[in-house]
Amino acid sequence: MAAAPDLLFRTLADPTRRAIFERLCREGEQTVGALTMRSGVSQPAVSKHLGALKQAGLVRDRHEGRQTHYSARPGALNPLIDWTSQMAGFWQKRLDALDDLLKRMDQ
Amino acid sequence: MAAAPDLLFRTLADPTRRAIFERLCREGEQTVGALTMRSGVSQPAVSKHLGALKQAGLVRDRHEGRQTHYSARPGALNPLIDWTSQMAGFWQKRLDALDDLLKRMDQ
DNA sequence: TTAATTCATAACCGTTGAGTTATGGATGAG
DNA sequence: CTCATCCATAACTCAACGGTTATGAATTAA
Repeated sequence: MAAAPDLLFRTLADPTRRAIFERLCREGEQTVGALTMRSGVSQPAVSKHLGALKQAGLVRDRHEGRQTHYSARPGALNPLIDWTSQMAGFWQKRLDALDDLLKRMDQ
Repeated sequence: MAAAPDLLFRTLADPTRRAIFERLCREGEQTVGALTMRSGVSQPAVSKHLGALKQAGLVRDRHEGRQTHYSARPGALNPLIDWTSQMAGFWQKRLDALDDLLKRMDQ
């Protein structure tokens, strides 16, 4: 089994964490403090979520003085896109096979 | 926040469950017994996973005698595709805005 | 230097969830 | 009818995880 989709799915499964990632995608780079503001959870919780996102390769961090700026890395979503395409592909393949069979029976 | 991606991410986050879904995509309809065979877990565990997949709309079941056949419903992956596209879209949008800004500064 | 701010880590707690065994209902076989 | 098979549900256990408060390291301000 592919390891990349696994970590991505696990990381994005949590709503709070996914919301943080979404904000970074929508609005670009943010400090931990800014993210904590409207996250609904405490600052340590946000830091832990950011750590998880970073480990999954979904965000990068940039230190500037005593602030840490986080930004999304959308390229990290590629394994997810690949996985879904593959699943859809399998489906289509089997549909085509069925189509072939029906056509052959039709003759 | 959209509720559809949430359930999908949560449901697909578990490796065992995702493996079952993958098998159904690859090989088409399967009985619970057949799925249990190579799943590595007990039959009740498989039944629970199938229940979760069904509740997420990822599979459908068809009763035939004392067997239950499950099959994947790849259309259920659409919200996931939409979500990833949206995230990538936000990213692209901000890139474009930056591009515009640079072009205007260039004059 | 002292005080305040920003973030990360540690330690802990409660909940969630994936796994198990046990069991029962429904269907098919003999 | 009786027995075996297939699946789902119940009840339980245990680990993982998301949240909290407490604390400390690093940086900026006074």
